[in-house]
Amino acid sequence: MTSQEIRQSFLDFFASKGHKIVPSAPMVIKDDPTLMFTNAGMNQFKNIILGNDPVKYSRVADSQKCLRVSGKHNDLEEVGHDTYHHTMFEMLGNWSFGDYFKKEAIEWAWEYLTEVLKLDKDRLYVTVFEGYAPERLERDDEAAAIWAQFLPENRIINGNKKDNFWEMGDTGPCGPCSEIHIDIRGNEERAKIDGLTLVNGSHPQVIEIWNNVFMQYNRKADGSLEELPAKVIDTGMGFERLCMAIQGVQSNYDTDVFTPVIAEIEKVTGIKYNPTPTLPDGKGASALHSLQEIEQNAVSPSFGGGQGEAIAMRVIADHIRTIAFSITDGQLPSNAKAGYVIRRILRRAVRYGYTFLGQRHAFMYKLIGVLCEVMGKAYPELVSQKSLIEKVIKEEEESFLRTLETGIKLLEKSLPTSPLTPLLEERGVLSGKVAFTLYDTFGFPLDLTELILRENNMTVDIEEFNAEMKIQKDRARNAAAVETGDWVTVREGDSEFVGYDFTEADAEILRYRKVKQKNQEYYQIVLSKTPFYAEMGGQVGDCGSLSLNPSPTERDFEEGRAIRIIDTKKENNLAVHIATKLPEDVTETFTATIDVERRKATECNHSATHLLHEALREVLGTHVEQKGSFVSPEALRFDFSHFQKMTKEEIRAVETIANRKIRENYPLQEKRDTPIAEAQAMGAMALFGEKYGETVRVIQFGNSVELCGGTHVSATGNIGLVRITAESSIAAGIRRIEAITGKAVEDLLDKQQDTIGEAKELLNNAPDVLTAIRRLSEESAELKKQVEAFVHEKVMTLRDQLIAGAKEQNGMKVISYQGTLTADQVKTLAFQIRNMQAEKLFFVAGCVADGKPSLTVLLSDDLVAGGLNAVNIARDAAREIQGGGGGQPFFASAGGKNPDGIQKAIAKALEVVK
RNA sequence: GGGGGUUUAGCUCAUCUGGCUAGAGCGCGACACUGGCAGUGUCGAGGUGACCGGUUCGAGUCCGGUAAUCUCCA
Repeated sequence: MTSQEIRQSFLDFFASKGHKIVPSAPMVIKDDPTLMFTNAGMNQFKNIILGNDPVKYSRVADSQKCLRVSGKHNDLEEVGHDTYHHTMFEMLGNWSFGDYFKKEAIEWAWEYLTEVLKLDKDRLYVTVFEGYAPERLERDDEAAAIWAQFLPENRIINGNKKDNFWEMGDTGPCGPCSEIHIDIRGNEERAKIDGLTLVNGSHPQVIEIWNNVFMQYNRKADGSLEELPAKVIDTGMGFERLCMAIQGVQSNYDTDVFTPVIAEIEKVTGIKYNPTPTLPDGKGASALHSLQEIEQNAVSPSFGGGQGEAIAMRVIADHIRTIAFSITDGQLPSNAKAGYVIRRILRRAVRYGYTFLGQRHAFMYKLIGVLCEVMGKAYPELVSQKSLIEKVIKEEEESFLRTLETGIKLLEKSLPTSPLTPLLEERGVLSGKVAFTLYDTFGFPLDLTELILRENNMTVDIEEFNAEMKIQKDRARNAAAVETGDWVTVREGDSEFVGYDFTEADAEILRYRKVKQKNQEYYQIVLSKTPFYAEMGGQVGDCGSLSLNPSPTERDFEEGRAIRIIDTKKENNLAVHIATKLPEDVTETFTATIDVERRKATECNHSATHLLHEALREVLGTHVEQKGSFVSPEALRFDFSHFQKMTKEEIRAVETIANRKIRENYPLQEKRDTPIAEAQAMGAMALFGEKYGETVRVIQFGNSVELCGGTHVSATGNIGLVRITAESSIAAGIRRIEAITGKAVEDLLDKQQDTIGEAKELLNNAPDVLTAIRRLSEESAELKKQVEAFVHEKVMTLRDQLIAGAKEQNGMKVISYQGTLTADQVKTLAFQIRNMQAEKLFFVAGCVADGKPSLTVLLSDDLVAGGLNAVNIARDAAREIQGGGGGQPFFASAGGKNPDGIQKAIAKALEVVK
């Protein structure tokens, strides 16, 4: 069976058991603070499991794209070193929400594996939860009994809490689980070692393929468990591993999911993929873990057939999928959060290519073509965004290669190979602090530092490095610590959003909880009915108040009859109102009112975003697709795919079109609960990387049709005017425009008008302001030059006069000057004199500029050699002007507060030569 | 969200603890040598030292703030 057929057979099987087949959710998660990426098939059903969303279908199955690269599930460092871990993988899963439970789940799993896929029953093992005494949890005998119908007792293995008790997080639904493992070793090896002893033993050919989770408890913040009212079945089967088992190969990378990609890597690098090289000491490749071990064991240092190459190729084949799919899901590599995780994955791949495949130039982008051939059919978005993906990856690769280059330079500078270092052992060890700085500040990976050091017969102080890393981690952890209390339920019920139609509503508090973050403390409140729009789709959340009176006074706020809502956020699809305190009596009925001005300004910006989007496509072409947006009351930001800087003319054209549409005053046509197919037939632009329900909300202004959950003006005329204020690049192939609307444009125009008006006035109402300014600026430059020349000439004349008038005293040429030159001019004068008179020169000058006295002393080098010191002379003399100073032995200056003492000061300085 | 770094000529970067009016290489311009190109030499132009404020006799250098950007941690 091909991988394509296997995927389909799973979906067909569960469809035949009454399951609704749903599409994969995007990998990048946007409204859950606890999770950046989809890391399990259940993520998209989290809200149903938590009870925030109603159950639409009680039986569901799908194939879900998942990413495991951060947080609790982090397989990143394993990927490539073995044959079965991945950063991105597909998870086949079936669910029951309060419908069937353990019996059907287990029976169907067995039926699918043994009857549909016809896997060898003798090769299957299952695990069940053994119980956990401290929490008084008993062994899952129920599951074991059902399994016993199919397998002999000795192949039903007890598993501990770590392996067989599944929890979503510190709190929330959880329960025992039961895993199915398969032994795909050859018969000969199976005869030698019983597969039973290898289960859960990290053997590459005795692996878990399917986990069945039986969610039956809810864990509360105090750690206690309570029984869930509606029990849930949540299963996940690793698609790539399943393909390996069925296609009879020994590695995920030998399945048709990966072979074409690996073949392309061979072509690009000119190196053959050899998954099982023979090591000099006969050790298996899988025994090696760190880059260091691999490097040391490399069969040939010149890329001749070491297992490092095979690992590198697997790393690259795996990571390229992750990066490409993240980009189609709208997550570009960046320097923070989810984008940073993607960047790190890309860099890991580049690093392996650099070290083991000798790739010194960008090469990964060349693999996108073949990836499109392999997966483009199941995921068409990959093909439609091909050139963007390539461009982004190439740019990232090149930027990282530059980082590596500077890192290598820096490292070479800090090598303690200097013969001056007294101890030999100190010369051989690079301080962990230096290695950490390279890593932390310049992004230079530790293993590359080690590699380069090894070439110089040196090592790194790893303990010191780790200590520095720990400090860094602790700091971040403390800063990010959030304490979340349990929800306090005031009354049962569902929350209803009425903000599309109303700006205020009568509301009761359903539940609330306290959240502590650093020194801040605030409350999250869920209301029965709310006009507050919760931050989503780039539109900021509403502010407002919750009050007993419809129009609360300041006293109401002070005395707890009203509270301010400072923000509204969406958490797990639930609108959460944020307030710094709770109302006095939480059981009352309140009037929930939003800040209408703020909302209206936001709506102008949001609707304008749609008009700009349409105008951009008209002006630049239909390759323009939304890549992100941010809408606040003050301004809007819109990111879109486009490959070059927009010209002034293009920006103006976009504004012109958008403003025309504003004047044409298209009314808002809003269609809620439109089936997605119908919306697409209307020409609505759906975005990849967005999760849409089966019915969507369509927002239409004239020809602009978008799927959108945000709030909008009732007709485009309300926007008033839109003006683009900035255009910039945010990543390869992605540009950003920023714009303002309505009153903000008016304010801007007023300001500009005033500025021009004032400028005109200053120019005596010159008819052509620009010409006047240009001429003025030219004149000013010319005058500046002239003044400089003039001053210079004056200084020269002064120089000549002073030299001519120099007095011979004690064998020195003594020159003194008193005047009104500025500090800079005196300095020039002094150095000019020195240029003419380099010997036996004693120069002292006292000036008063801007009412401040200053003193300058300059001595020729021979006098300095003879024991005179300008600093001392200047300091002594400066007492007369109540000041102090300093400089160097041959040139010193001083300043003070008493201009009247300047003459005395000069005299004082001259005493030295007497 | 929290740390660290960077920002100096068109580009890449120097300028040790504040002090001889900011330098180099590449690039650019002119001229010279050469039959042409390549090349070599000489001379030259080019800088609000990111921005704002402070300390100081004196700040690119020290302190505070802002911005952009890189990087690590979460």
